[in-house]
Amino acid sequence: MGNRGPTLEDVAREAGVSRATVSRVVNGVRNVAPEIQEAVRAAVARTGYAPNQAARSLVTRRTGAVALVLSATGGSFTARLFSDPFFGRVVDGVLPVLRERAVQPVLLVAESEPARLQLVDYLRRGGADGAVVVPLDEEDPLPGMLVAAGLPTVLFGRPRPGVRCGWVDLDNAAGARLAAEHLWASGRRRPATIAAPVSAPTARERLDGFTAALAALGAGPVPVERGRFTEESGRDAMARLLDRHPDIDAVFAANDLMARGACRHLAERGVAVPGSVAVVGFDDSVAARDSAPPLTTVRQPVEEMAAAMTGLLLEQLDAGAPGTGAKVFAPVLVVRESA
Amino acid sequence: MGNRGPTLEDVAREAGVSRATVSRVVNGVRNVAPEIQEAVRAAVARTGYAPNQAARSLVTRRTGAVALVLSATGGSFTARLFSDPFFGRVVDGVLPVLRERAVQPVLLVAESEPARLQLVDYLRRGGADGAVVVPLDEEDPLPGMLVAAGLPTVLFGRPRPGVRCGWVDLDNAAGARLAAEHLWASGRRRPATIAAPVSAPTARERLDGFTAALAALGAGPVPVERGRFTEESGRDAMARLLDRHPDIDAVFAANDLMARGACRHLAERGVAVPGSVAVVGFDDSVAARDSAPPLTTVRQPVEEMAAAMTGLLLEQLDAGAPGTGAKVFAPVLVVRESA
DNA sequence: ATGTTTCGGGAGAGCGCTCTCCCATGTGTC
DNA sequence: GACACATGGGAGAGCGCTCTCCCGAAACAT
Repeated sequence: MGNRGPTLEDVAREAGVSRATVSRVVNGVRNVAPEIQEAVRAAVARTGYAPNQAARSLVTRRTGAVALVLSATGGSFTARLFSDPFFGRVVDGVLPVLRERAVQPVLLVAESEPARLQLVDYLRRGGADGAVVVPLDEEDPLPGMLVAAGLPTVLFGRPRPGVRCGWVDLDNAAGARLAAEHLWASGRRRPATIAAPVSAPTARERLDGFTAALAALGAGPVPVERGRFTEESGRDAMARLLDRHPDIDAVFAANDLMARGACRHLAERGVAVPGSVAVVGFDDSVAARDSAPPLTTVRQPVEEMAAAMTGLLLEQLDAGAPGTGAKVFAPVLVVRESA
Repeated sequence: MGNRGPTLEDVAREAGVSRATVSRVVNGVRNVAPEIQEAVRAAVARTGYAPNQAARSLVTRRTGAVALVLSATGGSFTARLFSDPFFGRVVDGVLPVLRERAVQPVLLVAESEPARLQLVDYLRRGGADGAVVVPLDEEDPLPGMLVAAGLPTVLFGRPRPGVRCGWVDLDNAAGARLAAEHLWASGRRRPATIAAPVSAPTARERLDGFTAALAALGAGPVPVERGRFTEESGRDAMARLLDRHPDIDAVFAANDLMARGACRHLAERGVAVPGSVAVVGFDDSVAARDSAPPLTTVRQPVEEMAAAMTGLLLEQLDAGAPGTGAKVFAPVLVVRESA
């Protein structure tokens, strides 16, 4: 706006000192006599001075803001964004870390391709010093775009191959092991699994982790069917599983939605859950709690991961260059009624 | 970051023209020969130039960004923020308007008092050109702070007295009238209402609108009990209502939560809804759809209001000064099962 | 052929700030 | 008393951009 407020010059005149001195007082004070500091502070208050961030950024090359980017390639994004508590948990993890460092958190949503371009442009121009990115789809091009633009970036989840940036992720294999051990401990000896497309690294880890853990426990070969992370595909996979292996007594699905689909199919077939077949999901999404029965599932420590992600970004900013630091987190088993 | 990319100067050298010409091409082109434009564009592409927003803002006094501020004074804010679809609807209304004008939307959350101060500071320094604010509490001090800082501001909901800024709001009286007429039309002749604290202007409008509409229809005096917008208080108010006026056949609550509380109490007392007593809520929040039975309620055209709010802000920005334009919207009755 | 307008493009002055010099004082040492 | 040496604070050079001038050349009118 044209609201040209008072400038350093004005405050300096008011306080009877030089511009440089006011600047020293306003920022980290270095070698300024206490009485002068007082005079300057008084002048600042009197004039209602607020530093011009543009001018400051021009010389410091810093904005003092960090972007929290929520990106998705699918449609009706905001509806999902503001109904899945997952994002709230991310925000809850990110905010305190930023606040503590007096860095302004700025939420950016990229709900479409044009939005994504505009967003990258904004950040390239210097809209924020770095970005903490939560991509909702594995194929989201945004992380790659940001990294290519030279922006310090940290992802929630592993980056696609070729994209060099920081990230945090869940130890998916460990999560699958938790599920396997829980099922085994509760006496299930013929478990199967509903995996997801091989293209998703996350899904492969969960599958491999599950079979490896069961092998270690002494189980035989584990029947596997693939879904596409949707409830419908989980339902279909369950049907195939049951047709081919009528004796299975447990199912581990690579996400909650598919687990829910599996439950639905089991209910349709009149198979008791967890009586005859136990079901374990993954993610602890809303779907898990709302299912019938409520799903036993593997939960990510989202707040912790988000906080760590933010920490990694701040490290990059302190270092003055994009980095590739990463952290892997341990999952937690949430036992509800389905297993 | 220290990523000092190419500057106008570099591009100018590359293209064999002056800084000014490159600037002309990069921004709205004015009087530049087509072949030179082409040369400049090629140079931009070759160098990977991105304008430095700080430098640009320093002279234009514009950032090209608008803040969408979500503010609340209560605790556990983000949990609420990311589970109530209301905010998703606001965002859905705001984004398209901003995108169309190539203005970068920036979401800011103010979940605590320190956060609020930091946010105002950020905006005063020139973090964005203006703010579209969604205060969740009537007593939220943030709008006042922003207006006092001279920032172009538009509120969702009427500002508190003394705060001069733009706003959009729902015609609450009209909404209450919709409820009254619906109840009357369905044969209810002894309606009561659960109002909210007199301090909330919104609530007063709903109460007055309801009683006025009923008076116009020829109804007798309307029993009134007050709640505090919570489910529990709605339940208690319903209990008092029923104790004092056992013959009532309809209840209009000033929000969905209280309506739900009322339903719960009616169920506890074994009173059929809507059989014996019809219940109408207000807001069409999640609570309305999830209630048993699903609530008939008065809905705000949130997306439309958010879009209008954004339009008002852009008008202020075009005018170059904060303004006080406002718009009032007509509510919509959503008939479900409770009335 | 000269004067007048139009149009394209360059020069250069800032925007408000930070930060590196550098100078003017004090303070300590022999 | 002469020297070194902290220490506080001012001067001024940019940071990268926009935008107002201004000038040269081409197009038109006289």
